Amino acid sequence: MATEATKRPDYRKTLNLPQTEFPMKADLPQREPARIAWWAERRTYERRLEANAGAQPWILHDGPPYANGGLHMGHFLNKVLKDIFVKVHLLDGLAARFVPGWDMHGLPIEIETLKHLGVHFRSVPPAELREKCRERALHWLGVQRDLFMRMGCFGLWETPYRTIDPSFEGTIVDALAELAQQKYLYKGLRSTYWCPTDETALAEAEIEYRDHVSPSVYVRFPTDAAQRDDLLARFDGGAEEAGELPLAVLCWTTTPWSLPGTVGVAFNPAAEYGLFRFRHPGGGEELLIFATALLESVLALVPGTTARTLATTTGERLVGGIVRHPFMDFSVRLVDAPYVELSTGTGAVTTAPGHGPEDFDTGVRCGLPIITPVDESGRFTAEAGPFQGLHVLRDANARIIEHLRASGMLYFQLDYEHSYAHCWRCHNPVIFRATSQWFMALDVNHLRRRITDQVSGVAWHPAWGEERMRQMIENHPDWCLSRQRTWGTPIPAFDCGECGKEILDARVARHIANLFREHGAVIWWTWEAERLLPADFHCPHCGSAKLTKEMNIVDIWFESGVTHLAVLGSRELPWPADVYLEGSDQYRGWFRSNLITAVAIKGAPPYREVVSTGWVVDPDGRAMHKSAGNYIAADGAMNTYGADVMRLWVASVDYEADVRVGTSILANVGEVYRNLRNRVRFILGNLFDFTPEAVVAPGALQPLDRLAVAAANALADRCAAAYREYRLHDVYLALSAFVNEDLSAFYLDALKDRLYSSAAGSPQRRSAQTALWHIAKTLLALYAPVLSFTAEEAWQSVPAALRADADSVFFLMLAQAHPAPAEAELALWERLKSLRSQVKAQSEVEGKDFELRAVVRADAQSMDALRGLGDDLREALVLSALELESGAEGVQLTLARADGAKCARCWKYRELGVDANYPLICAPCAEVVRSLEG
RNA sequence: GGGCCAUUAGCUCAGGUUGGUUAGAGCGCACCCCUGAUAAGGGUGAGGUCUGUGGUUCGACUCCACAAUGGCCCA
Repeated sequence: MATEATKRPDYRKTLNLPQTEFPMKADLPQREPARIAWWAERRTYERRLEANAGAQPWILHDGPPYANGGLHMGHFLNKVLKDIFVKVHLLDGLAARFVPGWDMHGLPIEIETLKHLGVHFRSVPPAELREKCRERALHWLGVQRDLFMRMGCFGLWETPYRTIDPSFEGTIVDALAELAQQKYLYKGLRSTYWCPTDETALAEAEIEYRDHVSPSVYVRFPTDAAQRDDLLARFDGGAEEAGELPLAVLCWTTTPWSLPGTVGVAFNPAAEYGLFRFRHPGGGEELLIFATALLESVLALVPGTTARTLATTTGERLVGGIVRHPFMDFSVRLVDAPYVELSTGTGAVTTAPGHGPEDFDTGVRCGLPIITPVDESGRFTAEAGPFQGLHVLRDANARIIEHLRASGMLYFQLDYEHSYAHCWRCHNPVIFRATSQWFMALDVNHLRRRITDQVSGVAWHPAWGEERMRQMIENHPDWCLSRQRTWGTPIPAFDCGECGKEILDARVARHIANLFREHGAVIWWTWEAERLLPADFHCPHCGSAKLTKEMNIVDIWFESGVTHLAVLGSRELPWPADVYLEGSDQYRGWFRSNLITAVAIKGAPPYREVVSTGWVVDPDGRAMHKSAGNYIAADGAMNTYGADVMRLWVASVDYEADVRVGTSILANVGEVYRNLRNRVRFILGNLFDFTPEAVVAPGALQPLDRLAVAAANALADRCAAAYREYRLHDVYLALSAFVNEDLSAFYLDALKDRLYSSAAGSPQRRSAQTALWHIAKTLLALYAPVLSFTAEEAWQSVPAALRADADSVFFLMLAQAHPAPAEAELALWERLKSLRSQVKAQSEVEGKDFELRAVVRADAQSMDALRGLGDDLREALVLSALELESGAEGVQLTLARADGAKCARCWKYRELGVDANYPLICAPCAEVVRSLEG
């Protein structure tokens, strides 16, 4: 049956409908890897760098990731943010050279390697262990580099900086030389975190706190007759009631193993202490001294115990007293310490200067002997008397408690759960030991003040970073630089065999730095001291030539702390860097270490700006942990969603605060991605027959197209400014709003009639295409830093003749040169969008778009602008007809049914059949069709 | 335990430099339209005690204090 419809000519074929190779479906996980190879083959990044070579450099100095594992979402956020800003400045025409780096020495790699080898580190020759560590670190570097490239990150991946390179090791030692020359380095006894498992001193940064159950003990520190009389005299009265009962100070500690090193008992000087006459359930009696405030809690330990307060005194008055050690053969002094709390225990705290930083400080201040009867492996030395050989974290507590109980010195014991310092790598509890270590002093040459003075000269994003950093510097103790391990860079220090003094000489250090550059730092282990030293060098203290190497390596935080010296300072990579960008944990880490070494050595900060990012957390805002099951690996996520969706996620969140990520969040971002992709797809589809020759001069553009170009330019300006100020999320919002509200819901919708139904080569269609081509370049340049894969794919789908002068999207300019968009044009654009919204809202009831005509009444102010649009006003509102009339105030819109009938080709309501050969279409369409048929 | 940061619709975020009518957008959701952007596009709508509690004020989501939850750093 032949219906009316089938008899009608199919005018669809006479329209200029969109055509493009750029697919709607992204297939990112499949397509992205090929694009990485494509960029690499064409040296896209390098060539754009070369093109920008004459321009000002813009350097984001890469904070080195640690080369010992796969990458998580935190790495993704970090490196992609860096990449986005590098690309922003690359597209902005600057020489944005990005040299990636890796932190490759250090305990974690050494431990992993040893675990891999299944041996204890003392049993492997150092040179051999170092070689294995090097292999291990290089393995992880390769894994990580491939993943960073998979993320779409641009950088000089073939020539990264590596802290294990001989040249880098030389820089580290040169930095030490410089610091030594300026007298920053000293060797001192220090209460240091010590990991008995790994047998090394640890930096603060290597400590993590975990819940730990310790035996807390209440221990009697007894007195002899003279000590007893002295202490009793420190109380007001009560002595007569004391009778002949034995007297002890009741102390509290959660580390019984520290008792052999305990040489003092600390009291809070301001607190009240009591002399208590205790009567035990068994009937025995004794005198105990401890804080009055804790009497009840002590009594509650043993039911049936009673006590009478005979007298009180202050902590201050007890200071200077002497008691006996509960089992060691020395006496113990009563001292004051402000940190003694009265919330738990007895207010009388055992003080072992060798085993805690506070105890150490108290010991130094009060002149206590500083003893450390514990060796590197955590075992008691002969100094601990009967406990020699016991391991402080294994059997020592139990044996000491047993001994206390047997000797009657133990009052009570219970388990105490608290957070306790653990080693960051082996996760075992750590102890404190007073050991001899190399330090960098922060108060020599007023360094601390000079650093804090410089902090305000840096631009911090977010702004609170400035205060955060200031505090970090102010609260930074002297920097413990030495480590007793193998996988690192040696501290070039020697000990004199004659006078026993340690020597860290700047000239020697520079000499050794040069040897390291030539032979690698391994020679510290394989060469004799004489061969390492300059030929004429003797002990500066006694003139002896008998010098031996010290076997300390430098803290890896110092190594990464001098990356600015190793990497920056050339013509292409000037010092200082423009910006550092890292997670907010780096205020205490890399931001700080670099600041300290830079101000000490160069006298200025190594960065002009610092951007800090939040933490990646799960959808509930909780920290991600492999053990918690909410961990997302970067490669897995990229293989599921594609790197570009993940990159868009980076732009979609407020990265300065903590950012959440999870499957539903990424699915959400995926929707926005499709949106951004399809807008570009539609534009490209309408450029299929556009050529450079067809470009319309700016002055010849139709009014609506001129406004669209102005709007796009305004967007480019806004986004470029936001990008340059690291306001990535503002770019995301502005781009989303523009492609949705300005383009899809307004301009592109309005343009369809002109694009589809005008003659292909007509001036009005070429005008529209010229605007679209401008918008396409604008959008793709703005997309490229974030949606690098998609922008490139889209660019390659642009007709080849159009993109002849740029074989990659990364040769575009972030914001094309253009005159500043006129306020009046932008205002008119907004006015049109608002009128179009009114039409849409009313057309719900009045009728579909082209079924309507409108009367627009405008006041004198608006009239000129609207009249200047000519027929584009009708087009912008997607109506079939429009009249413009003078009105009283503002702009008013009245809709009515359009006259005429629906043109079968362009769908506007027109007079049909003016050309008798084409009864179903309007006159302009008839003309187009006739020319196509002719 | 201390310092800093965050907390606005189911999700991601705006917002208001100096507190003032019905707190916005996108995605998702529901419904409708289109079928010449079509595994697309357009419209309409539902959805929020702006973490909580006090306080300042004529008036606070916006200022102050405290608290809760979470995060980072430190102990």
